[in-house]
Amino acid sequence: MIVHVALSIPIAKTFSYSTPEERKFFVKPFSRVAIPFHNRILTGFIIDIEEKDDPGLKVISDIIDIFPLIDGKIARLCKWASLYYITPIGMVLKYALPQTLQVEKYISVRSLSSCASALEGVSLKKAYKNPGKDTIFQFLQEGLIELRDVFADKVFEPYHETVRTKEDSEKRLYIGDIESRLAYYMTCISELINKGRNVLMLLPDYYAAGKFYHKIFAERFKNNVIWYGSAIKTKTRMDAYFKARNGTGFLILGNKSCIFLPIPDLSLIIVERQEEDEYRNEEGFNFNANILALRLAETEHIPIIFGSASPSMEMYKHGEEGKFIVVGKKQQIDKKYSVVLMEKGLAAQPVLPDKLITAIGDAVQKSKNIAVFTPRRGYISHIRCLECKRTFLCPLCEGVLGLHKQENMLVCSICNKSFDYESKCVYCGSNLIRAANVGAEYIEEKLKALFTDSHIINITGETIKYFRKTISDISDGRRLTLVGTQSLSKIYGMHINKLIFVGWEELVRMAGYRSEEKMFQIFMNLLDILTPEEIYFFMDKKLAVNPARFFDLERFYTEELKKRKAAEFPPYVRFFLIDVEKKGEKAGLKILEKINMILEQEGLTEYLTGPMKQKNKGCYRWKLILKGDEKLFQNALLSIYGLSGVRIEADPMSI
DNA sequence: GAAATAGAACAT
DNA sequence: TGTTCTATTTCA
Repeated sequence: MIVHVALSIPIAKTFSYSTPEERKFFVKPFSRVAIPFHNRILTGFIIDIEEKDDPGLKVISDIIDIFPLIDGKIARLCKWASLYYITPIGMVLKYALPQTLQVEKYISVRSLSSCASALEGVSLKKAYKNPGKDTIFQFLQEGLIELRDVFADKVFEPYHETVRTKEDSEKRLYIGDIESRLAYYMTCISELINKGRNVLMLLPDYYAAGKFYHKIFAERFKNNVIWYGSAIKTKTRMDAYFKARNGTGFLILGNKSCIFLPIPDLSLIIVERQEEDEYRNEEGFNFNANILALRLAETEHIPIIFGSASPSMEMYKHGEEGKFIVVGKKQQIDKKYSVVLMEKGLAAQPVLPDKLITAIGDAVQKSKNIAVFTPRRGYISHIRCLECKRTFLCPLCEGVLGLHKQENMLVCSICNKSFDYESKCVYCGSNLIRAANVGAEYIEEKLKALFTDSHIINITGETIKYFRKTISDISDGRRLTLVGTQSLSKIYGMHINKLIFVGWEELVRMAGYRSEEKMFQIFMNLLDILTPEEIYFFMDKKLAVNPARFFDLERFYTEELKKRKAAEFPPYVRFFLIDVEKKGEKAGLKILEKINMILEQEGLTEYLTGPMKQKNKGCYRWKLILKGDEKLFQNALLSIYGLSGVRIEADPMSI
């Protein structure tokens, strides 16, 4: 028997091996096998099986799974993701199983016949050691033992697929504020949980949104709520995995990888704030969990709800085109706000304007909660000399150097190497140097110096996990001043009196073609979660925008979509970034030549922009962009994928 | 992705 | 002609 095996290596082809006759019973599509590969043993997935024999082939080392852990619905999703994201199927499948999965540790043996009685209650892992895997496989095949999953205390067996009909499924886009969203989710979830059906809900993170929802749902549904994802211990994660696999009436919460869970009778998928970039996976293979959620819902006829105060352009477009039923109330902000124009923004001159200090001082005095939004999280991310007019660059890779406050060191933004900082120009020695691009840490420090008896707290992606602890520590009734990035909009359940935007308009420069969309989402989510009474915008005169444009959701989306359509940008077209990195220029040009040849053969050169040449880390780097449908590029990109020093990114964040 | 192998650049 | 670093090939 020949098996064709997909490996998690960047090659889009399978490798063939022969299988020993006695293991034939356990050869199933999508089971994992250990195979000899280039002097080592690798784990791969069986993709195809052939009855014939070929004595020239190497023999597999082991069959790892008793039955495949990838069921039909996940297999279909993985195959699709492999093509949509131009990633070899083996890499996708590897990601679809928990990285820490050791099934045999959590499975126990039950004896069904006297000749296997010695094995009663033994863990599968132990049984594999003694009497050995061969014997266990044989016992299983002959029905002398059965396996039980220790978490759910049920028979461990392949899942039965629930076939759903088209009529069951409905795709909904809920646009509305957090309160109404939560109420809507709650109604939909309880209806199903009470009937013993399972619900999957995707959340943008664990520490803020995750904990908020987990707490609320756990109060209502008790032990039937489980978190599956990162930030928890292996054993808890495995417990969640097996419960999801066997559960009835469960609400499973997770971030990205939960989309690959083998949940039986999955009756609803909810994605909270699907526009968040945290749904994008960047390790192993690149995907966006809400794209996969939508695909799963469509092909398996599972109802899905995308809920948000500010959906992505793509989801909104689906709503407009009738692909979704749009529910909820579209936000129309009816709030007063003040705009303060600054001669120079904080990006150019790191001086907090007087009016900002007054605005904060006033609120502090009246004992109000304040939040200050700023787009960067760090202290200083850019320093330049006023005499020789040069920016501090990394001597090794020419990346921009930023200043880290605690260690007083210059740190390269690209290679992360650090250097001593001596408060003078690294090139001409002048003392006339100026910080630019200051971030939340810098503003926090300045405010702390000004308002010594106020609680000033930094809220960024890194610090948010400690925030809950901090707020409960405060018992003297003093109010809070929060300084942070867009993570501020993750503090669900927090009420702020005064919300101040400092440098919000700089996103125009920072977020590429999505800048306006990002500005809208940050603005809308901050208002949604923090519910401020007063809003201030401190903007650089040269970059200033009129905030009124962002107050009417429908108008904003309609205009933005029109622009995107005219410019042929996502969501009307997809981008594929081809990133070539080589030590030598010659080697790089050779690769570019090859890429060009492949594209020419497929007649795709008209979709190509670039190459744009860059030099960093002492390497040469070229960026090429293909603009079009993935189906056009699949063949070409999969062969380009295999070239050395080439990385392909579907739907890159910034162009 | 990583080991094996081929190639280039430099020193002896 | 050996040594070392870099690029390329190949894996069943």
